Amino acid sequence: MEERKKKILRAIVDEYIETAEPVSSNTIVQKYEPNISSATVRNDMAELEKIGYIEKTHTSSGRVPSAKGYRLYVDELLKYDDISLEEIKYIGEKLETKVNQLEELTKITTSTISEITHYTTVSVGPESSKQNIEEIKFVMLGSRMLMAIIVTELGLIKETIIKFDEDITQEQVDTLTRLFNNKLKGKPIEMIDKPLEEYIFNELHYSINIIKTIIEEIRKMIKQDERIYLEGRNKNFDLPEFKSLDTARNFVNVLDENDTMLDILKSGVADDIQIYIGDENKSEELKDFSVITFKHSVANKDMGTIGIIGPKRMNYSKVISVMKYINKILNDNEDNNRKEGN
Amino acid sequence: MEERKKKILRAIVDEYIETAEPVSSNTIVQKYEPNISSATVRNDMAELEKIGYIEKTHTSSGRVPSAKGYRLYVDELLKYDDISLEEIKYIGEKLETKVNQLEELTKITTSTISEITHYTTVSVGPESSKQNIEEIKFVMLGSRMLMAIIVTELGLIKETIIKFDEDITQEQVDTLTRLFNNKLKGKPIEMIDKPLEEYIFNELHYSINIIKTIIEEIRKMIKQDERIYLEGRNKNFDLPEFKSLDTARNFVNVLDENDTMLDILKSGVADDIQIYIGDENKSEELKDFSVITFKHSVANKDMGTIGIIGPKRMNYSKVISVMKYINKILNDNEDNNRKEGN
DNA sequence: CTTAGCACTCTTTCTGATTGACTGCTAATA
DNA sequence: TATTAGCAGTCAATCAGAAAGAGTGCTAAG
Repeated sequence: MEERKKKILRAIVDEYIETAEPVSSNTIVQKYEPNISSATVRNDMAELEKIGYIEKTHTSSGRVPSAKGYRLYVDELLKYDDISLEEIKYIGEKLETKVNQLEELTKITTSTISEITHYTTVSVGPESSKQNIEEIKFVMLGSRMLMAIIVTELGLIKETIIKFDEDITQEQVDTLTRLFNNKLKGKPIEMIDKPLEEYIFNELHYSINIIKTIIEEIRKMIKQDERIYLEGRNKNFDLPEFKSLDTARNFVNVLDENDTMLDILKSGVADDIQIYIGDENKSEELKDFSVITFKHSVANKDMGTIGIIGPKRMNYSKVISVMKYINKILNDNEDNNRKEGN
Repeated sequence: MEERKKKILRAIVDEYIETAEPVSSNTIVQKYEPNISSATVRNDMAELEKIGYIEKTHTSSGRVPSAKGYRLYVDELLKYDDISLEEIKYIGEKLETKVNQLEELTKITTSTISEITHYTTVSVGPESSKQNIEEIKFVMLGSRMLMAIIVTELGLIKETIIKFDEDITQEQVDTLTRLFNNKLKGKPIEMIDKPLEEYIFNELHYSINIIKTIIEEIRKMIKQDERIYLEGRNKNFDLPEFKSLDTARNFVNVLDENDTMLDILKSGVADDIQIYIGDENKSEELKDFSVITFKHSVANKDMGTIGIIGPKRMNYSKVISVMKYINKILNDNEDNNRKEGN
């Protein structure tokens, strides 16, 4: 495509991202290309429309980027350095805080991104079931209750409370702890399963119910950790596309559908930014929105996925810049931690 | 007030709750009082308006209840038996599930109420800081990390992870466990405080930092447990008052303000249903809504507070009936548990 | 290939007229 | 004295038509 057409397309997308109004040939001349006439712009726009990069809302309206136009824009026309010094400083301060738990870090990262980009941000932590177990502890909290604590090699800590219908003894608990650790050390959490149940029962001789309950509850815990963090739910309400109550309701609804959100977040590829524009989203309900996901990892370890949801005309440049920068900071922090010998 | 006027006021509120449209004298005659003429109703309505129970939206419109009208309605005109057999059955099934943690019960109760009433429902669990400690456990999860577990007399279990900048030994942990338990058994969690820090440091001789960190992290955990459960956020979107985008946005905003919500939930009185209609709410943002809160307790123990948020014309009768019934069920379940010797 | 100029299209906004749902009031009635 | 029928008056909601304005597409000239 000729350079000038590219520039015009880019101007249209930039302008539309800013104003949410169809862009006219005159606007382009005044704000972006003062050295050519509006008629020339019109001619180019007619061609850009013919090949499907822009659209009209009605016969005599200005142009609006099409999904294909946004696609070209993010693929070829965009620079990812749209982040200010203040923002860099702010991110640094936020992520500096020392946190005891991975989950807390996920939470802070989520809210930081939402604050800077002004878009709704969702995230899930790393998938615990794939992580390798470093140690399992059982702590008695009463004659019929214990807490199971799993520490993974990545430093993730999961715990759950287990209640029984019969009494258990400290001796039994010690035996269980030994057996579980023997079998599971270095293995992924998802190994805690039916076969394990049989193995443990064969080694011991007391109540199968206790063993069953323990494994059941741990499995329940794994399921549960698909917790979604959500920040800035109301941010989008200020955008003009939310004038339509249908859009607003649709948006609130889709955010509340845990499964849809999980689906989006989980489909990412490690260390890669994915952009879904409008119809490119799997979910029908998201056809009027764009979603950017980033499955980030630190030192080659999965750290969960972050997703940003905004209108199709979202500020891709800013969002992607912020994501890249945050990933860098997280990796730097991790490196420093390691050097300190932690 | 004459009986007929009361009946008319009640009819106006009932009708308005159902339709969200100003109620005309004709409607009253047709649906509620077939034996009097619309002119008579108009005369009564004029008087009800004069004393402030109903209002007009414009000169020739039907009438709408005023805040004062709703107040009289809930205080004097309402019967609380608005719950069907199906609903009773549904509630029974939902609350029957055995749960390991109090928090899970709060969650289930919240979602059940929201499903039956079709209003947005929020809740907080019991205030853990007031609860008495039955036992504290410290579990080592590494040379610089341990988990603190607090079991309260009410059966609430809180745990947190604590990281240190220096190594600790199992022996130190055992000593700490002994000291903490000696000092705190039977005392409320909020006793974990500065003076305790000094006491423990005087008994031991090693790093004040370890002790400081432990107490700090436990205090952080207590703060954190002011977690709000929210269900049915989008339920209200189907109501006609949400046609106005401002109302909708306002609603989403206020729900996301943790402090406002906590404030509302905490201001309740034990075992009492509180109704805040429109302006009666402390928060300006809630002036177009009504909030009903219920701080429920089981066997005299605080079990947290539930709040329901809806339009001013919310179905008070249904909501209050459901709340009362759920409280009854929870108490019955607790009684049964005690009889079983748990 | 670019540009000026103009006709044409479509949205937006405003106006005025019409309809219909109410009320309040008056005068008649039980 | 309390109720009611009847009617005039008020206001919101809806619709059609007019006018304005923002754009485009096309033609013809540079």
